[in-house]
Amino acid sequence: MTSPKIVSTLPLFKGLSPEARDALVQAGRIRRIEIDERLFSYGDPVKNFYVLCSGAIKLYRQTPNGHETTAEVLIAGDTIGENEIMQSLTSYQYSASAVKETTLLEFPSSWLKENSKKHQELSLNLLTLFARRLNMTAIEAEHKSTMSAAQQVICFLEKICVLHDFDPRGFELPYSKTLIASRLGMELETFSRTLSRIREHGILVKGTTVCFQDIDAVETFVCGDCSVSGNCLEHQAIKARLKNGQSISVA
Amino acid sequence: MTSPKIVSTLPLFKGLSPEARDALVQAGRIRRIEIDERLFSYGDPVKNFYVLCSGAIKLYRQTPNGHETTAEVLIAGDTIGENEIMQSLTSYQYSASAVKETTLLEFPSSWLKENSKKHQELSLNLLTLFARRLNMTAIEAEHKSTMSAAQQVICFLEKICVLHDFDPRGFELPYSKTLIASRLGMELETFSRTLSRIREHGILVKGTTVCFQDIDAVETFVCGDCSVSGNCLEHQAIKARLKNGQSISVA
DNA sequence: CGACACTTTGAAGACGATCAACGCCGGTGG
DNA sequence: CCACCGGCGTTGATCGTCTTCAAAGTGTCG
Repeated sequence: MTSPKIVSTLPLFKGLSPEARDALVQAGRIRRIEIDERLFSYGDPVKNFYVLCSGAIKLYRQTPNGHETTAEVLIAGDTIGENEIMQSLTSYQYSASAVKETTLLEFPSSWLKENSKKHQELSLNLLTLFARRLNMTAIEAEHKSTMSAAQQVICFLEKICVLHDFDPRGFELPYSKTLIASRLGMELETFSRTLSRIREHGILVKGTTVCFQDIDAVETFVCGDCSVSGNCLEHQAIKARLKNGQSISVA
Repeated sequence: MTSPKIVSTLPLFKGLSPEARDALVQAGRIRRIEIDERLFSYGDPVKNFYVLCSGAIKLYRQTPNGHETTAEVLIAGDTIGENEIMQSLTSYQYSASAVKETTLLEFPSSWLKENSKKHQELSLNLLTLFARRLNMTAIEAEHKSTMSAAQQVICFLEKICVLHDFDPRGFELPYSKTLIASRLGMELETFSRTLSRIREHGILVKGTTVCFQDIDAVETFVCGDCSVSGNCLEHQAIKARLKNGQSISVA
């Protein structure tokens, strides 16, 4: 079986020769998951490491009081389980379910541990990946304290747009509003109301269609309460795309 | 000059022979910082990697609107700059100031990058460290969405208590309330009011003295809204200490 | 003693959560 | 073909919590 084409573009394997990469990927098997199917549950023993090839997986947890919160929605190219494995944890820290029909590469967890010892490049790539993710998580946490719901929603829409390489002048939300609200840590009602109210700040949302109409209005509304102004990659990317009549993708 | 004793206990150097470790540490110089002195500012070029030997450093940022938020307060054993260096960022993502008189080891940033390539153990230790930190950050972010201010404050007090190895039956806050409030992403007034109100939930705070009086009351108040109940190490640790009449430290 | 930083307390206001009702749509079954 | 249902989203009203603004209290240090 030939490996999915996505592996050649994965940052995880950057710096490895195509041969070494293929040899590594050999150890994995392709797995397909239906929508709403669960990959594993919170507390399950950590058996595998996954690389997402297509579709989307949500990571979530629930509190004893019944509240469910979505930590992240992963898409093609993202990986699952590396965190637990690298910490030598024995159980998964989240539940994982498919949000769409999904294919992924499945490796035994020992595979990751051993090969990150064997291949210098792999462990350095992991390190970069963790560092970047840590940064993003920290920034989002900060936003939860310093930004209003509307500002957070806008940030998220920008992120979605860039991550999926959508056209900022009009695109469809890739997930249900319920899921997005949960991902943002707010109630569906709040999210819904917010979507209509950000029209005044340059973003038009109608149904599941989003359209960045006035990026300058967005900027004045959001950036005053964001401490990473110069570095908010997503926002800059969208601005650039709108200026250049679209479609310069971000590194 | 002999290396500070703390380096022998650093998780960062775990698995390295004492000789290799000492050789590595040779490249660093000891630096002392006065209270309120700034180590670097947001946006400064990333010149150094630091290991904290004593004291405390706060990492913070401010929004264009003037709001300042503290991302973390680092203490002995913590490290600074690894995140930027491992992402090959050229400027610091936070400002860093001393909260107490502080000593640290200063390395050129290239030192970390090169040695994490040279020493397998070092990069694996970094990987573990990042993974763990990512987890903690994610959990705190989740708490910001699912927990009330009171619950968050309690979690933080527990964390402080365990991290500094204080006696849960009575200890002094190691930082000013202003700093802690900022670290928790809430207003000083909210924090102050909250401290008096958590008395009803088993924690007595008077001035800067904190005392865990009824850990079961704390548990019923907090754990219903925490999704990591089984894994909330700090809480378990405090419970254990109170049960065993104090002083079993956590791994 | 007075200045200043830090903290507490009070009152008002804003914002998001919660509860409840309704609209919309696709699917199922009679 | 229509009736009914259930999932999803919207809208309205109310409530609690946190922020904000203001003022006063506490402590330390010259």
